[in-house]
Amino acid sequence: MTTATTHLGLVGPTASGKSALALAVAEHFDDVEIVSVDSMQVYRGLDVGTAKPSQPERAAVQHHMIDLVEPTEDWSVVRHQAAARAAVADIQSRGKRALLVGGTGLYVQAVIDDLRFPGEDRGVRAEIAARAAQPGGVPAVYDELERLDPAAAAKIDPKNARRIVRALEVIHITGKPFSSFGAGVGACGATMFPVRLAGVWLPRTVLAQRIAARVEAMRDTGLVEEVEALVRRHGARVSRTARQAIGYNEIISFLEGHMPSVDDAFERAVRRTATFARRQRMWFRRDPRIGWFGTSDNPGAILPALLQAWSR
RNA sequence: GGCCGGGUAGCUCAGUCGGCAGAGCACACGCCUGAAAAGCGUGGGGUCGACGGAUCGACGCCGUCCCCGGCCA
Repeated sequence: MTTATTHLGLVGPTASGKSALALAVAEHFDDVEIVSVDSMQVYRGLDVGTAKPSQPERAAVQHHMIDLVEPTEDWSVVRHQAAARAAVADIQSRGKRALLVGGTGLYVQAVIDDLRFPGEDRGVRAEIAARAAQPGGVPAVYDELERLDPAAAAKIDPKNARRIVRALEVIHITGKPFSSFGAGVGACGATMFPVRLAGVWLPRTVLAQRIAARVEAMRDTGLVEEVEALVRRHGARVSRTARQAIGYNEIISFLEGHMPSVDDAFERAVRRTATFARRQRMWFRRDPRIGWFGTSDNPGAILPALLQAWSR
């Protein structure tokens, strides 16, 4: 029996400098490989707007979970969970440590926590969603959920149609209450494997400036051209999940004539990034397992503390 | 100078017949098990351009003035 490897995790809001820090960490230690826990970097061709590590960076440090599928495919938390855990196992089998890096909170927890997703049936879901979409449909399906699974209903907002529909879908396909599939994502208990979690914390004003600067830099680096190429190649077949990507969504809207100008598209992308960062902050903040590393300046300033915390 | 339209939350704008000031976005706080860069909840915010008038009561009606836009001269 070999000693259990303690893996690493670096989380935080978008534009907080996670990727650069992770790269520096991996270059400093010779036993660390990076596992991206990002719902958008899995798509080939979504490079600039997802702030994907460059080819030289990926040559210098082994990266996993990047460029896995075409943008015409739907990705999901379940696919990410399976593939990322396999990557961690692979890294461990070679005697190395995985450094999980990402801002997709649900995905991070799906990888490290014992989250079990009870299956899906798109047909059943579509049928329930259609009922919910009718006038007065949302209260109706919520009533149904209250009857079938009061515990789940108590945790789901009566107006959140998507989560009500999903809970009913699970009940219908498994015959068991949705609430019977685990304590929920706020449990934050023992992880599936030993992992040390660190979070990058920046003052909001600093983060807001970094977000604005980064989106502007993406524009200069050719984000519009990348989206044009994406649309030229795949058009309407860009998947539901891929087309949600911030920046891509707005520029596609512009190219389709639903947005008056590129400036509007970028302005909206900055705003949406900021609200996304706020939700990320909320998500990670509740997790007591994360040790926070803060600075009011360049995130690179926390590198020494990280290296010290993660040396072995 | 004349005519017309407008001035209401940080922004864009609703506001019916005169009866406690509204929405979306933004902001703040928060939720989260197969779309999660998704979805959703709560909250703080107002000299309704200014002054005067009629009215029990005005964002609304009347008068004067200021500002913005358009057309005419």
